Amino acid sequence: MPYRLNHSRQRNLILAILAERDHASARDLHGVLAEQGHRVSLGTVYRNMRLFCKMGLAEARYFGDQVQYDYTASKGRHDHLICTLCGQIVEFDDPEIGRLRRAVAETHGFSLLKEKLDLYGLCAVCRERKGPRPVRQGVLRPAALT
Amino acid sequence: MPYRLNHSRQRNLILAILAERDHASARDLHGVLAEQGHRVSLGTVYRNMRLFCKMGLAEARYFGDQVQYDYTASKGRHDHLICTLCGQIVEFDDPEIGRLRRAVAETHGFSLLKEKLDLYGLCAVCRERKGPRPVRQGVLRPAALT
DNA sequence: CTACTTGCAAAACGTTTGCATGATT
DNA sequence: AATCATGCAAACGTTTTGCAAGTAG
Repeated sequence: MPYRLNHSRQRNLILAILAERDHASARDLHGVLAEQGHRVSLGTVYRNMRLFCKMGLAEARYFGDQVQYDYTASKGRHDHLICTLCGQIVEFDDPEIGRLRRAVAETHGFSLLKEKLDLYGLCAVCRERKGPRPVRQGVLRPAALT
Repeated sequence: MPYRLNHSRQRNLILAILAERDHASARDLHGVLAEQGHRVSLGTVYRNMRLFCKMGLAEARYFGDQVQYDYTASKGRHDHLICTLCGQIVEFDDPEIGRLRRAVAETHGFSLLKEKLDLYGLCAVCRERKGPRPVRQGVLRPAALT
């Protein structure tokens, strides 16, 4: 069942925003589109993101309790450092950690398919202020970290 | 606001199962309770799990796309190796990985609050069989890994 | 007696889906 | 013309919540 992926106004818009923002939930995308005056239904956002993931353009990840799509088209594998206050996400890749992970998997007889390392904490800015300076809220439900 | 945590039939039952099973979703817990002939409402399970998490007895984690509670009362911090076919979960702790993680966080000016490393793959048994031998299904939605 | 718990059913939330319509090739 | 994409609203599964009744301390 060969599948032909067409172009479409909404599809291009979504990709453009994704490329800029790097990480975004379906709601985020839908919101940005709305702000820009583009009407794209939420369902379409979800459908397209699922397609993009299937094609390797993006990856779905659970940050806290909501799915965020990570635009991977131009990036290699990497992990995340997430500020629990402002929601900032920093990507990093430590080859040494990667090696150790593979070793652990092997030790336990697993063949690795996917790895996910998320570090949660306070970024320098938020810690400095000692108070919340939420840039983007709702990243984590209370239950997720408490 | 000091909070007094009481004993209750349902609360003890949930804890007992959790201690045995180590990892379980709210639904799992509710199901096991039902099998044992104990009527505990799903809402109560959720409410209690939230409390347990808040008290450090358990931890909520997203395995694939569903929340599983990890009973941590008697365990130190650890990571997970998850078989995407049978759902088996192996816990491990590699101090070296832990050290490197802390180093990465520091490099980026983050103060670490919580770390989460999940490795997904095929366990030895499932790989051997080269076919699914699902012990517990529905662990991952197609979208989660594809 | 007061504070904490429960069951129940309703509501909220994020995500998926069916279907008729519209766009792309 | 055939296939693919969209909007909309309904459907779904999971988690939360309001409330009245019950239980522990």
